Amino acid sequence: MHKALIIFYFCGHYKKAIKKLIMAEYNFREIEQKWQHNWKEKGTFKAAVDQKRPKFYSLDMFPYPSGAGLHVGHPLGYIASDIVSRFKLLKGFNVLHPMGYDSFGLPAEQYAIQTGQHPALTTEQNISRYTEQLKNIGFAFDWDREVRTSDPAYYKWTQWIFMQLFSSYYDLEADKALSISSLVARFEQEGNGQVKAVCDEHTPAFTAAQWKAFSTNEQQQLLLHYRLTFLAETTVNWCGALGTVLSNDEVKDGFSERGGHPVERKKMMQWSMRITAYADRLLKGLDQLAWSEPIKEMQRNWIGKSIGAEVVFAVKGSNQKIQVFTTRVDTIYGVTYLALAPESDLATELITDSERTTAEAYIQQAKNRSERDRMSDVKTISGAFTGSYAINPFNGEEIPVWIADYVLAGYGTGAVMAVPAHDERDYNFATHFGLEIRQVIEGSMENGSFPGKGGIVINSGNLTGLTMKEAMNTCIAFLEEQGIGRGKVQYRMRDAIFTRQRYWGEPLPVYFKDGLPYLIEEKDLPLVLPEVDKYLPTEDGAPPLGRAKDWTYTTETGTYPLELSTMPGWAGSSWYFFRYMDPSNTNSFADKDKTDYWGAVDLYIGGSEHATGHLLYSRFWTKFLYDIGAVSIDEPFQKMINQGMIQGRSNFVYRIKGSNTFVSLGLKDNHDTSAMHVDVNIVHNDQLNLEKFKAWRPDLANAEFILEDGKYHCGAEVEKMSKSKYNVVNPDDIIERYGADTLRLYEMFLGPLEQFKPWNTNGIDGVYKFLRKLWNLYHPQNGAFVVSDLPANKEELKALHKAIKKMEEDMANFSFNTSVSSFMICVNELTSLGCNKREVLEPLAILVSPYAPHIAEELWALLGHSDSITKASFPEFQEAHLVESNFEYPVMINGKLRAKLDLPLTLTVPEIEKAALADAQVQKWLEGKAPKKVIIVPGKIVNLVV
RNA sequence: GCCGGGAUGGUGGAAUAGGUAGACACGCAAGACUUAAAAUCUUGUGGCCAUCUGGCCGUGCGGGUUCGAUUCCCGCUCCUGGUACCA
Repeated sequence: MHKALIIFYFCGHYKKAIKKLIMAEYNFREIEQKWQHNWKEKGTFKAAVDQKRPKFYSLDMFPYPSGAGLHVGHPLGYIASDIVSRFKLLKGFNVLHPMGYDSFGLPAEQYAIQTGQHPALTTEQNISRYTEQLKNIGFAFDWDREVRTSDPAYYKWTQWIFMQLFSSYYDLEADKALSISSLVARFEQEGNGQVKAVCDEHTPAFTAAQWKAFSTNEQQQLLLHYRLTFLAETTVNWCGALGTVLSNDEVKDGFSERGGHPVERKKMMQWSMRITAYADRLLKGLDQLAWSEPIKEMQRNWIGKSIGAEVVFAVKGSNQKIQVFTTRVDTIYGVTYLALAPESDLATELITDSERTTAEAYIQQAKNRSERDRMSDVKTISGAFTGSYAINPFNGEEIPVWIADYVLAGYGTGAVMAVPAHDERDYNFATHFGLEIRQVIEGSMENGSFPGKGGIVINSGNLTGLTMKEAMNTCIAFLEEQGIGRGKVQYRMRDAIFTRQRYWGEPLPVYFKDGLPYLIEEKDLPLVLPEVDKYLPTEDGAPPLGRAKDWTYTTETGTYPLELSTMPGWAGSSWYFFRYMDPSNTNSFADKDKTDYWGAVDLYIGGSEHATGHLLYSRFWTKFLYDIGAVSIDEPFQKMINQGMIQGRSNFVYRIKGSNTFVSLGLKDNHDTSAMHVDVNIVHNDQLNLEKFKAWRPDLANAEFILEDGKYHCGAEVEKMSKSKYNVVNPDDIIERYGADTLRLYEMFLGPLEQFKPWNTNGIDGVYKFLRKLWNLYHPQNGAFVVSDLPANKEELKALHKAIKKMEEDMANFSFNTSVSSFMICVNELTSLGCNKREVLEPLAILVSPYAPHIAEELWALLGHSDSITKASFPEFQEAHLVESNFEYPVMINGKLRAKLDLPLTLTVPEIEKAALADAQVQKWLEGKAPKKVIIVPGKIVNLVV
């Protein structure tokens, strides 16, 4: 080509020559721009309700628009969902495939604190960058449906949902959320004695008369015990450096997930969401979801349901009672001590004078140890005796009460009945302090404690001889009869804290009157985030909204202060999938007709790191919206795929210490070198581009090299993608060099979607070559487009239909990488067959269009179609083209492949056997002996045993 | 500790209702074209042995079931994700 170019250049015809070359070659730049423009102009991916077609809702977890821009890992999931969406379009589905931004969040606010720039501004800039990057990849998104959680038109409805939660309580009889007004009506009728509702632990009982006699303030105070979102004093994770409260899943090992600042436990007045009311439904709902088992398991563990019993122990010589939760009430006769959490008030109260010095010192020591220390130091056993004794209600025995830091204040009742014989921790504790170990389940104690869940109860009064289940039922019946306990279900999951002391979030639609919270009126939504002079807490420690002027709300009775905290990051993302269905509605969060039509998300793709946060909160809000009749589904995401993270692959160069000379990887051990990260963008196939390296930094301009075979080989390591490791790869660079279609194909070709894998561009040339081969199939003669209308022959149709079959199977399994190979095989075969028949090339273009949409559209247009290829139908697979008449049987003798035999598939087993035994190779191996055993699987294998 | 997922050539990976291990691609090597390089094309490429026909070994390690095991079972090792004293 280049030679031709040079000749034309000298002839003065170079302009014409260049034009001809461009026409002839696969020019991805021109093609991709053309079609991206065309899709936008024609609104190709605009979705609308259409009752005549089946719907398919394909959703990606929307990104937080960070300042670093989109890196090569982001599009992985988007490409996969885009392929599925385009495939479903070809299959005749009405596809909803939207994209938007989770645009409230900490980084923009931290940046605002540092620079004084309004977070809205930086967020806007970041979104523009993301949008541009995404558009360059050619996704089939309906951009008209874009949502942004920080847009007042959007968060108006986040606030609205909050108001519905505030106005609801969870009724256990109806097993759903009901309105607070219906609860008030019941209180007026009969008090709360008969009301079975999810409420705070210490909710007092009252009669209808008492209720009516309460002041408004008292009534409001009581209702907070029932509301699904409520204000209460809670122990929270307080991060001083960030100046805010964090949820459990935002804290990692005692440090904030974002920023890595230390986090402490602190009691504060906070808004919470009563997600525990939905614990059981969240658990049960998992069964019907097509999610990966590990993710479901993570949610189950997070919810942490334990079925057991609550037992009340009296304290000897005192009115105090100790309440414990146990899952093994059947082992009650094996209890030899009780253990209390050091934080519990009861522990302090039960200390007797004789033990005061040691016990109080222990409590102090336990409190001083950070949560982190206590967690990491599992091996050390510590505790202190209170001096008090409790009475076992089953046998009246006196048992010592201890304080132990293995008991957590935050779970159950903060008190444990210890059964050393059948619980490992209790066993270790009892052994350490010389406490009694009493076996009550049949079995051997040789290896220490054992749970003995299948064994028979022994040494246990009237429980002796029963199974675990029988004993438990007997115990619970006794406890309930005596009024000293009951069967109880305990959850590990806590209510979710719903406030952050930050600026860049949704304001809560709440004002305070006499210190009690009230909702603002619906007509005043959205409550727009006010302007502030600084994004920092006020002088007296109030959240940034405390700086706003006139942050008040006026009603008929007066003007009141508004809530200063804002909602957490997960608020806006807990319902965005509904907003996409009707993004510009101003009368409701989404029209019911539309949410009914689009229903649940049919395919949700995103990272597994959201397993216990976003995915749980979204399910919770969806169930709530279902309860109040706002939507008709109670599970938002039917099918979910978790794509693996793309890790960075760093490259290294080796500098001889104290010099500016760099040694190639294979020779570095001959010198005293130190490794240095080098920008992966100036390395190709692990070979360093020396010129670019010299230009990379001023101090490297004079760098010298010791090469291997004239090349500099770099070292490599897999690490997280990060700026400081110079291993961040932007999709932009790849698109610039190879085009979006190559990027899309390559990200899929890299390996299974769900697998974690390092990014490398080592194989990218292969898929780029594939696209050029594909293009050349349609341009066989000197780059001119030529397609024949002659009928395709058998081989050509076989090559095509193999690919059709494979793609359909792969689509069902989300195995995108193997589809790319099957396209390669198909194109390779058609190339060697010299096929340019329309009958084959038309379906082929459709086949690859979900993966490489730009080139496919261009070929489709060249084939003479005026409509987008997305309006075409997926080619129908015909088995007939794959039917073979012969099969090459592998003949194995004693399990080893010894010969191959090409035989008609119509042969029967005896015929195959006859043919196999007649074969010269086979006879050589049989050495004249008759086989002992003959195994023949028609169409598969022949195996002879000698 | 507990609960998941995984380990296949120089590299990414393919093949599991048990049936020819290494598809497809990268890399590498040789050749063609070129003054040359790049690009392109052709051929070869798991390891060891052999002059060839070919043989032996081989899917993390050790056993087992089977005519036949990457696939199933038992026991380990290592990597990785989640979770963490949950009573």
